Amino acid sequence: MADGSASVEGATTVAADRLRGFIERVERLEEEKAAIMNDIKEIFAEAKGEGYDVKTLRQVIRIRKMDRADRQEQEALLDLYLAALGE
Amino acid sequence: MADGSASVEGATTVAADRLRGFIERVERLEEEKAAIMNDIKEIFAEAKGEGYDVKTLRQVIRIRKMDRADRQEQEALLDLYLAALGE
Amino acid sequence: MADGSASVEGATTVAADRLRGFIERVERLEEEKAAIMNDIKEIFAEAKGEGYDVKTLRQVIRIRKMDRADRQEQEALLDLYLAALGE
Amino acid sequence: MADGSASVEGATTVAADRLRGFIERVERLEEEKAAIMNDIKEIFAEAKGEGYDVKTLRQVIRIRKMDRADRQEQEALLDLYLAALGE
DNA sequence: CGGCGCTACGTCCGTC
DNA sequence: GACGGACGTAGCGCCG
Repeated sequence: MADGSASVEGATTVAADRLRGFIERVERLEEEKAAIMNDIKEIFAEAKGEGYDVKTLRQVIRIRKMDRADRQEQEALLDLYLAALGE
Repeated sequence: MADGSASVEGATTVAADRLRGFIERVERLEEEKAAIMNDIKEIFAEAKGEGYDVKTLRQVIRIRKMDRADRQEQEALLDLYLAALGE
Repeated sequence: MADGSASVEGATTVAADRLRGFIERVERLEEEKAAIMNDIKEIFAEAKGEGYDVKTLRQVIRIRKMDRADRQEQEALLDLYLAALGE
Repeated sequence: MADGSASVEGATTVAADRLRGFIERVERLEEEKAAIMNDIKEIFAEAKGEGYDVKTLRQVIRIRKMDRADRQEQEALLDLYLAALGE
């Protein structure tokens, strides 16, 4: 390979390595994600141990999230209207 | 079959007919659903033809829907709290 | 306004009514759609209650749908060929 | 309150703070989770940009995960046997 | 084991 | 016309 050309096997190896790279990066991130999900579970368990109702906690969190989403939507809508008036 | 018993083939046929029934009922409903989705698309096209911005229309509808959902969630949460207090 | 022209406010009102009309028509259709989806759910629940596997039923329906789509493509292709042959 | 006892309001405040703590910890973790999910999306987008089929990549990852789970089960079983044999 | 909530997939729309 | 982004729907796993 002194001529700098890649053999077919070389190209295949490179592609395989590339593929492996993508997959392993994703798998690593999924591990992190799983760890975080586990942390969340533990917090709920802790709260439950202090007498809080987990279902209600989840609902509160969901509503706060929806409120944030609503607010963002409202702002996006406002932007749309403003843009429409500015034309 | 004067004794009223069903042959094995008969039972299989019945089951197959039942299966076919479920599937065709669902397929019929999915056709109706597709027709409705098409109607919706046409309304948006009509609105667009009159100069309305479809994206904004969709956003308005989504927000109204989220508001309704939020309200329902809020009520569900209230019920939870009331139930918690009633224990 | 004896000339029949609408005031600016009138025009705005008309536009708002028109807008409201579009939105409510869409919302009405989405309700119908939701009702149909609910009907479908109930059929699957009924089937499940008789021992059928819902996931498999869904697969069957999906496959039949794809077959139908394929068939339509075939027919479209046939039409194309026939048209190319001068009918 | 020189005696160190908490007033009813104090207790309520403490509980509210505790509640707020749980909720904010979860919300923080959910943000991290969302960030990681976004990273994963980006990797898939990158792979797609190089011609890989994302759906297939996901399948590969899922299969590897199942294999890992199987292997862990095997190891757990092995441990069980070894323990049964008195180490 | 049944329901519920979350994730992932397919589809549609706007963009370049 | 392909691309990416957003939405709605379907599948899956956890919790009760």
